[in-house]
Amino acid sequence: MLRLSKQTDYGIVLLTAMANGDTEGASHSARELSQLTRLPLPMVGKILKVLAREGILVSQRGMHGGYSLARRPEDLSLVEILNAIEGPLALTECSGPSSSCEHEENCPVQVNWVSINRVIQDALGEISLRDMAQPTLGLVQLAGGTEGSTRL
Amino acid sequence: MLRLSKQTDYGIVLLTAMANGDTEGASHSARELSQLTRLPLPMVGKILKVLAREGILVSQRGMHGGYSLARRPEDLSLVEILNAIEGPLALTECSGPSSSCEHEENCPVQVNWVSINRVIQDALGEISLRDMAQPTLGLVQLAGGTEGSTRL
DNA sequence: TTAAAATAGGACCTATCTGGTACTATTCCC
DNA sequence: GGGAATAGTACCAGATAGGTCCTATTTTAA
Repeated sequence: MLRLSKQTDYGIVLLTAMANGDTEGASHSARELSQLTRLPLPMVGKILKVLAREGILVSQRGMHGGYSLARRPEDLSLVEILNAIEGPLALTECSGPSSSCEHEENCPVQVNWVSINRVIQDALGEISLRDMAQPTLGLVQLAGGTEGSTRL
Repeated sequence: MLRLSKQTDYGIVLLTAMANGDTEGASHSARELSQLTRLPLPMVGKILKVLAREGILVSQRGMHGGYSLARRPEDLSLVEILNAIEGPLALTECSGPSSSCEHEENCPVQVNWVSINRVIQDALGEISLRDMAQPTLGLVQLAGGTEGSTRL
């Protein structure tokens, strides 16, 4: 149904929560974020681990440990989060980085899918975590600032 | 992985094949299209049935029957095909037409997802089957013709 | 009237993916 | 050393999707 995985969905909610009311790089434990977002703790832990492994978050173990954003929210785009959690965006098998479709040589639409894929990727690349953390505002700003990169 | 279903993928390939070298509304049997696209016949049949039920194709039973496009390729957009085969585009549970997420009231990102969803929908709405049938060319044309609708 | 060719509409199975949970090891601070 | 936190991995159950097949029904042609 062309839907993001719930992990990605949750991940963005979690990152948004971290970005909001955040004194630059503050540390948040999984437990704290679970309570804040009302998402189940085990899932929160699982997702944060992935984000840390992929370099979106920095983890600190031990007592008073937790996770903090590796970069500022305005420097982190949706497409990077998406890539981290569910891998590269590929609308069709042939439009991603490593394609392996047998029909590819004589497929008339493959070239177009690559283009469409890139457009969506660029669009999501223009949206920062900061934008997502500010309801509506961020996206309205973006409307004026985007020049061509989200167009075909 | 944010991927179209294979049925949608195949469906677009099939429709593209019908649009290509087509004398306005010619009829194509499932068998013929299967041979043309080298996609397995049972799948081709299944997909064509759906497209007919959804009004994308017109079906004609009996000997010399088959399927033909209900509209001209330039009047059929990717988003319509997508809607027909895999239902309404909804990146997250809360961004589609009927949302049912319990956290919705106090979710800061819901509003933004609706916007993002609409942008992608509009972008895919700008691409016609005719565009898809012409490798590269159609999309290049589109680049100049789109004014704002694919932007946030 | 009959046979062939085609769609209509299901049922069905299987494999894969996904959401979600649990357990153990490791690290760090007190 | 003990508590609190992450790291990593294994595991399970349910949902989804890909794919096949079978039985009507319709239409045309011999």
